[in-house]
Amino acid sequence: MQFAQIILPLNLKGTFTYKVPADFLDKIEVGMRVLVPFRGKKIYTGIVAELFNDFEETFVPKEIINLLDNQPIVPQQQLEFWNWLSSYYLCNLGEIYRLAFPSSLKLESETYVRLLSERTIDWQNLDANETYLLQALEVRQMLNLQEIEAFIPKKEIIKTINALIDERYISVDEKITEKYKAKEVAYLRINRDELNIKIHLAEVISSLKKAKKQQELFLLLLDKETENPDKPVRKSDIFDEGNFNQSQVKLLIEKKLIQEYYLEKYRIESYEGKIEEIEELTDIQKTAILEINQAFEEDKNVLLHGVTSSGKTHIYLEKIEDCVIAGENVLLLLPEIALTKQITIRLEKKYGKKLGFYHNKLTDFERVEVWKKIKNNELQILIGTRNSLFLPYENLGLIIVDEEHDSAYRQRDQSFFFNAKDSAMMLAEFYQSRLILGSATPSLESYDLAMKDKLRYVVLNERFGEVDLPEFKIIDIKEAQNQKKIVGNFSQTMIDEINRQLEERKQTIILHNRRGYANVVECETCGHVTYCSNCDVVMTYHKASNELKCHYCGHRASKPISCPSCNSDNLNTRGIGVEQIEEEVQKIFSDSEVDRMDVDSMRKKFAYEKLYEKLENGETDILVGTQMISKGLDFDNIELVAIPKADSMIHVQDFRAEERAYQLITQVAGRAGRISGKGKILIQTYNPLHSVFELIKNQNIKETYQYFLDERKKFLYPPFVKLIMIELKHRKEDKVNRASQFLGSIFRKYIPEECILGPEKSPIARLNNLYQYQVLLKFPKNRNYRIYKELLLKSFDEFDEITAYKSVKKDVFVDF
DNA sequence: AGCACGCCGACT
DNA sequence: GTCGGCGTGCTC
Repeated sequence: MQFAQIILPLNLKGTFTYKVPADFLDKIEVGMRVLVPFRGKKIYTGIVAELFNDFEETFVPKEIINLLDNQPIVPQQQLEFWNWLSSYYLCNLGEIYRLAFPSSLKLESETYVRLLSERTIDWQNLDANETYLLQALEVRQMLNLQEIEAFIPKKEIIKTINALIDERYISVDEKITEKYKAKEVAYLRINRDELNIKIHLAEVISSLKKAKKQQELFLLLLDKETENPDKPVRKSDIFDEGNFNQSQVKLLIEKKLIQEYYLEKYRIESYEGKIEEIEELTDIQKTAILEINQAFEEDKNVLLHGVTSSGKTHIYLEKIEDCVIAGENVLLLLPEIALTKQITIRLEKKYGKKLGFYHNKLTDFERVEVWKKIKNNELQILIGTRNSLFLPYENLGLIIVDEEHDSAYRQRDQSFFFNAKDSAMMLAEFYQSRLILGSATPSLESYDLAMKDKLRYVVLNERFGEVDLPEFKIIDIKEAQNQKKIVGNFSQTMIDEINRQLEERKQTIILHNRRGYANVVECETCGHVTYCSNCDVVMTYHKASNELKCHYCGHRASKPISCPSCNSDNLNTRGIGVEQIEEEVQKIFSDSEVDRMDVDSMRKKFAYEKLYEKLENGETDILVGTQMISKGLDFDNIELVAIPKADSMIHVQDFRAEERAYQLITQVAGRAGRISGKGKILIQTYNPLHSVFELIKNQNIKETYQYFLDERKKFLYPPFVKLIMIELKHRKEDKVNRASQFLGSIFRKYIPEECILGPEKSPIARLNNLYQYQVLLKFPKNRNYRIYKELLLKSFDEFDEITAYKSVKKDVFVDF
């Protein structure tokens, strides 16, 4: 095994070939980390992807500098998973590696400068920056670029360093620094090396008779050690008891009677409370379990379609327990970690320290710790967001994807686009483990797979405790307007119903899925509206903070007092946001406590916790909110959900809009009447006959999904075609425009016309100062897909040959 | 991706 | 005249 293919943490195609030095020949394995030089002096941590002997020397490979692991850190299954992701989502392995690893595990060399002693410095001929740098180096012989940035402007650093190198005053080098430091905790113990307790004990104690506190402390330590010889005594625990202080400890250490030592501690506090058993299942749940077991026996994965509050969690807990008993580990994926309290609490109570969390709110060091625990097989269950797909599991037996329809699984954050739900299905395959997708409102794609028995369809169609499902009522706003039975955005019917709830001391949820106070601030005189300076998007008015915000790039501006264009103060707002609904509700139900839950109101620290408590204590009468309120709010006292402007949800230019509206409404509806079964949902609309509202009202799952599937089939959307979107971005509009035209023409050379839509401007033509164009491809879902994908790759290669378009950023969204 | 090399506009 | 802009090319 003379050579190795190495994955580098760079967004570059393919892997790189390095020579394995003789010392590592018998140690190196696929999946280990290595240090390799890349491009001059720079050093990266790479992953061994492949080892082989024969190599046609078309170039001279460099040597691996060092081996960082004694055993593979990336399991074989993960490497297979990476390869699959790379070929399926058309992204580079390097991008995946970057996303998968906490950055502390990917050491990179750092450039630093060092003072050369061979020349005496001629201070007269130096400019100010050069003088600063040399002076600094006389104090601290080595400085890295960041440290230099503190006293030399960024732009001048390179110039200064180059000048000093030319003068042979300094040299530049690369150095690897260990970033991860395990947190260490201090412990105390009797110094048994120095004294033989049995012989000297009396002597020691009497020697301390003038220092009562020290004597006491020594005896306490002795007690603790005798009582529980294997339990280390934490220094902080001694202090916590309040009797002792640092100086007594110090003196005892000086007398060599006790010792202080350090142990590595995991930064993440884990549950230390009592461990509880889970409750008994209902008959319906038991049947579902049997069905799941049957499916698993047949090597089938499961779609668990459980109506809201049917107790999907119970099923999860049961299957998790089965898996743990079998000695295998479990991954529970959640769309977001923050809003899912109850399931985590229950698991914590049952599994205590065997449970781990992994999500984007952890610090990098915390991530490394979870990583290590998984690697050492110290965790039986991991609860995490999409990134936890990449942890180095060894014996994964079960993956559960909760709320599998949730769009958080298909988000595009910093890295490439991938669908965590679909990826989880592949990961399960590589690990030969089981998979359960769970939702009250499964995605159409999953439902379709279930109907074809590619996933076993298991239904829980009854609420826990045989509680009735909520009742839906559609209110025609036009009719209410005609009869003048309307106040603002609220029909009299809705107001009456909310009042009834208030009288009965029940809580009400009002859903309005649009942030801010008003969509647009418009000048009535000249029609001027304020656009974001970075994006082609109108700015939303937020009354609470009295400013305009761009919901895409986060740009903020103060609200204009008069029109910036014609100076008229005849400004008006259009498009109702959740803040305005809250204001209205406040006015109509002036005696009640109204709260709002949206991204903006939840930004403050503990805002969520505070609101949660208010709701739990029944202080909040009416909760107004965006889609956020559909998640994790399980309170017994909520009976009414009101949706005053439901139309806004279906009038979105997106083929998933109706599906999402259905899911959102059904999910919010699930908050109502969880215990009493008297849940009621009021939906106000101008289109009471719209199919989506009809379907929601009828609550016929089969009919609903059939309708959606028919629509998708009619307009050629997933799951009937493979959808791939290519987005091109550049600072200059004409450049992206030309690039996208060119890409379109290449596609048309190889791919049938009917599969190609565009190129055209993206719905948001400019985002963060980048102009965006997109091409949409609809490929058949049969065996031909492979051929089409080949043609797509060929087209990309041809496109990439044009160097002028290299600066155009190309993003590929497969199954977006 | 990042980093160096190389050719054109706004400044001492 | 230079400095620094970013277009282009390359990395085992």
